[in-house]
Amino acid sequence: MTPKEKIVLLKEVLGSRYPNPKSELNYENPFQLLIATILAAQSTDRQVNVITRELFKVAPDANSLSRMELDEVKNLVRSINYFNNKAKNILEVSRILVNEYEGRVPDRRAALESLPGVGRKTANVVLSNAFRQPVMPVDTHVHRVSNRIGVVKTGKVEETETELMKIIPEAWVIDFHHYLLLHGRYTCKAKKPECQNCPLSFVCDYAQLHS
DNA sequence: AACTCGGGGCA
DNA sequence: TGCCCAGAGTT
Repeated sequence: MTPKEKIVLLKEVLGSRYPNPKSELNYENPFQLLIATILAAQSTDRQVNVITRELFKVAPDANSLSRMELDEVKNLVRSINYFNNKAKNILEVSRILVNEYEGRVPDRRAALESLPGVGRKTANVVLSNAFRQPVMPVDTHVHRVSNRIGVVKTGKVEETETELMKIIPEAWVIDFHHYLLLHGRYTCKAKKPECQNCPLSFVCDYAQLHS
């Protein structure tokens, strides 16, 4: 089975396993998507959802967040990983957006990655989700799952990103990010992958090797 | 390439 | 208790 054929199968199988892949982290508002994604680094979606629900009541846009005190922001995000750094980062981000981008989220990679706390993955989430640009966000889950199944054979995440974009239709990028992410988180885990519960094991290079 | 950051969920 | 996590930044 070719990588492209596996992609078609993945969409079908994981699509039914993880219905409604559009998680609560996907906000219609680009600002809220950006902030939520910064907060999400090395944290769980549930942690982030609890925090953003309260945070965006107080600060739904860049202008309102930029006027908050650091201690106030810290208190709102205190239950998340690296909350000291992240509070500082999202406050700084909001002030940069207000001062340099008229309060809006930029739609260019260089501008996004220059923001504190925004790396390549977060930038790609914003570009693909909010601005519909054809870029694939690749984190450790997407990287690991893609390689185990055998849709790519790459050593570095950057390679995975470009290789996946060659075989995934642009319109599928956002859904695939969530499919591979959720599958990596809950089934195709780094340490103890549950191949016996995996609906893809029959086409998976890793499962064939470890069964 | 290796290290730091570091709260909270879960076994 | 110990292990590990929807990355990014620094050295």
